[in-house]
Amino acid sequence: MIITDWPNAVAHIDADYFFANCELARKPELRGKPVMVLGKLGSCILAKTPEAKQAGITTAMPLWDAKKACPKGIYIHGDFRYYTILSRYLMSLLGEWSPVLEIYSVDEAFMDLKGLRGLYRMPYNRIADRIREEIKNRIGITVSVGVSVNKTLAKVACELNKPDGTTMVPGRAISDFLSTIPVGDIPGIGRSRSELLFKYGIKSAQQLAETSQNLIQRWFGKTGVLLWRELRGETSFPIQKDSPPPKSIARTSSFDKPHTNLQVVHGMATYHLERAIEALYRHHLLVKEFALYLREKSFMTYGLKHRFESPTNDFYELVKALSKTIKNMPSNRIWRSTGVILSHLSPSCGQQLNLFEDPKKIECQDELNQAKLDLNKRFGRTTVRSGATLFISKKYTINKERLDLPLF
DNA sequence: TCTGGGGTCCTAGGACCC
DNA sequence: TCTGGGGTCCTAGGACCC
Repeated sequence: MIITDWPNAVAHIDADYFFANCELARKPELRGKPVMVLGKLGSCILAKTPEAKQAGITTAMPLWDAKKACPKGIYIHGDFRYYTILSRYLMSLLGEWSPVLEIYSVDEAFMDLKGLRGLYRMPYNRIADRIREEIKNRIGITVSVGVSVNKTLAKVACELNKPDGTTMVPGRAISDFLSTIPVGDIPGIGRSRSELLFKYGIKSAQQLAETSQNLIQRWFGKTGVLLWRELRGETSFPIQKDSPPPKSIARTSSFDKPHTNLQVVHGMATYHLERAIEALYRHHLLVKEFALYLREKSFMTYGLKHRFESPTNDFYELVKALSKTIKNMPSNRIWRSTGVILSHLSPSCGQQLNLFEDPKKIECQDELNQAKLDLNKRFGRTTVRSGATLFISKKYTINKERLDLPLF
């Protein structure tokens, strides 16, 4: 266990009920009301204000249950482009406070505070408060901040005074702090690990921190030991400034209701493939393995795979792979969702050509793909698109705006 | 809590080789 | 024909996160 207060200083900044908070930022008249943001097809709750939480609403609750629990609630279809813009604004403001910032998710970041006391001439807790105030004033949303000696402890601390609060856990306070935290509240300890720990009578985070390393290794392997070290005040997970390129790209969604029409499955999967290719280009990546993702009404899930001979980002090659894969689908099933997953990704610069590929042809394909993406960026995602998506007719989609498709 | 749409990492075990 | 011991690579699936 460490004995000094600030061998390192890490802040975890977490936007409170982010999507719902974004809605309050542009519709202040909704403040104080139970506001909920819904997923793509309005099927479940993605975010809720404290007032909705009080009414018994939980995240991922299906819409019909939510309406029973909170009939007078305000239900809003998620506007994810808007949330992304606010997220970028939030991160850029945080970046002004410290150059060492890790963007952890759309609504969370870690910041290295070490050395900033001298720079700003104020203690860490004051810096945290100032950050919260600035975000509230300039973006109109509230965030909570936890400050401790590493990422895990800062993250756990952040949860304690939500919303709109600062929580400090200096080195000497770690033990007392952890004795008040249930093991299940530690990031990295989910349901199954909690259950195992409970069997051994380990209920608080402090008890876990005092368990022998050998036991931790046996129960949870390498990652468990890294986490255990963080609970003891050491640093296993340094702040990572630059986010690495993705290892897989998935684009999926549920249908408005389960159905059996293969052309619609094909159309939806093609639509998602086009979205996935956009991401592939954005990250300058090539894909070696394509999977058609399918989920039955019963939640039975399939990933039908196709391997490319050499990594590609070519639209037509991917569309062909999808068409081929569709033919291997189990028949006579009722489908609930579909999409695509691109994996085994590699950087597109310095692409290795195999002996049979014509560099000129690849160059032409690339220009064509790029032109398609540029047109769609300027005039809307579906300006140039695969004919297969024509099969997603109005009959199968309830909300045109959500899909962003010109439906007929 | 009968269930969105994304992701990551680790591990066990099979295939294959010398 | 039967049998070692050691190594690597790959994949499926579990557990976890927001």
